[in-house]
Amino acid sequence: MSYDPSAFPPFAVTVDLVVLTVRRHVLCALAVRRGEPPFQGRWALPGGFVRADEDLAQAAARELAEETGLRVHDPAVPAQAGGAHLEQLATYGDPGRDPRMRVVSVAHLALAPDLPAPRAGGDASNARWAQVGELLQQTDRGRNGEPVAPLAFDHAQILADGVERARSKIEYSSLATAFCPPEFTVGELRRVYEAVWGVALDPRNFHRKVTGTPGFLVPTGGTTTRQGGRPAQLFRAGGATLLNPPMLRPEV
Amino acid sequence: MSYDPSAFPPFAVTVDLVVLTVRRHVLCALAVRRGEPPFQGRWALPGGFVRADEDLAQAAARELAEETGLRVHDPAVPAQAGGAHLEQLATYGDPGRDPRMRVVSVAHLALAPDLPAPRAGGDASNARWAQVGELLQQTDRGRNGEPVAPLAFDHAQILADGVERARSKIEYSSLATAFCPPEFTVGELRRVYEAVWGVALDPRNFHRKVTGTPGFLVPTGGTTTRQGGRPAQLFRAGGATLLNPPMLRPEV
DNA sequence: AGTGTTTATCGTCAGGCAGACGACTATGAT
DNA sequence: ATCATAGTCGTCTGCCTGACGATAAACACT
Repeated sequence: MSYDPSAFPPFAVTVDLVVLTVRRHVLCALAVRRGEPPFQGRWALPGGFVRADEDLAQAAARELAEETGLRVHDPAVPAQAGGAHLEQLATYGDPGRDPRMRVVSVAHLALAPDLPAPRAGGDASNARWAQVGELLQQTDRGRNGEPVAPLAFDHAQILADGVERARSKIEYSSLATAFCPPEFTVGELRRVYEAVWGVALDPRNFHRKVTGTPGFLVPTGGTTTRQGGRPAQLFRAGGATLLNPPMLRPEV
Repeated sequence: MSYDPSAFPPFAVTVDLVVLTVRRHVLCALAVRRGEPPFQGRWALPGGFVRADEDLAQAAARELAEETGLRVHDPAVPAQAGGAHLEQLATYGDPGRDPRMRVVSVAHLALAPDLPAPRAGGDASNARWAQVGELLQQTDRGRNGEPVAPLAFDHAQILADGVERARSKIEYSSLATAFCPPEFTVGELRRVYEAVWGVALDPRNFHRKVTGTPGFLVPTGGTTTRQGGRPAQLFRAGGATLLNPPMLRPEV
């Protein structure tokens, strides 16, 4: 209960980012290659120290901009063009999660449309969009023969938590539109759900659901044929943020 | 990106607890009186520093035991008698949220049955169960006349976030049973929902819903009449943790 | 003992929504 | 012209919810 400044152990506080996007119908996460030990040469989630005068959300937004050039979507401005969604995910503070010192990491979840090419401080070869399935597969083996995820530190756990958050949150919110460009078709939105959930959805029932939910989608009047086939209506994200009743995720 | 130990600003890391229970059909939270500045004499959420060798969840469980004597429910043991539910809520790290130094607080949410009497390190007069509605009412006035919640620091925000988490989570999980003693009736469980949501639920539809969801409730064979009226069956919490389809929270 | 009150539990019925799927439309490719 | 692709509109059936009637089993009175 005491705040005696001499009585608390000092911690380093970082923000780590789970940046998700959908590329070629597959859910992908931003990974950066570590340039120094520990885990040198291994892939990790982007992140960095929180500065002394900085809010946690500010630090996350700054790191996101540094790594991707993405601006964060202002929650007060719905359907803002090109912005990413950013929210706090969870905090990881195991002693020993970083072998050098006590680091508490406040993980954030960012959802972005496909547009941007990755850049890690100008060095693109050290950043990439990796398929989430690959990053979470436990293919490597540790020195004791135990399966080891290809991500450094506890970042596989953080990524898994972020993916699970995204999967559950698009059920009951309009968050899936954060994966889409400012204007998109119902089919494009459906393919976002299919990529994030890893299932196939019935196009007719999906269309009925999203167009029948007031405030979810706003037609822009335009059409596009960029997916081939019959031209589709273009929509913007509407003001509604909560989906009630929710979109049901199929079993298994 | 660098972890040079001389290059990061030191933070104090604390855990704060939103401990909720239902007393006399009202949602209550544990509050402790501050014994020192700042906010001396004001009510605050219980909490304390994370120790150097301690996990965040361990620190939260330790603080919970110190303040209430409650043991934490092991998630691997469903329907454990008398244990509290504990989960991480969110992390609050505004510079300036503590006027003396940079403190990052990892808030946790605990749900407990009514049984325990509060105790703050043995001094019961400095801890109490306060109605959530009172704690969140903005009754006081600051020196500029602006409304001020009766809780110190940003604890009103933390409490509001914790209550909202509890309200939404009992919709789609069996978490409401964490507010109940090991054996409880359908009516007692219904009064938990009514207290947390602040609404009245139809006893017949509620009964149909909870008894018709497989794995949610397990009859113990006993009955009780402690609520008056016709004797009610006693149940334990079943193994199911997810409620599908969810319990619907009435509008408004 | 009877009557009223309280709480628990079972049933019924109508409306809404989701899953399954048929049918039709509008484009580009061969 | 024909096919493949994708979008859009309808229909039907089954499940679940909300509203609410009815019955059951206790206690508190008189």
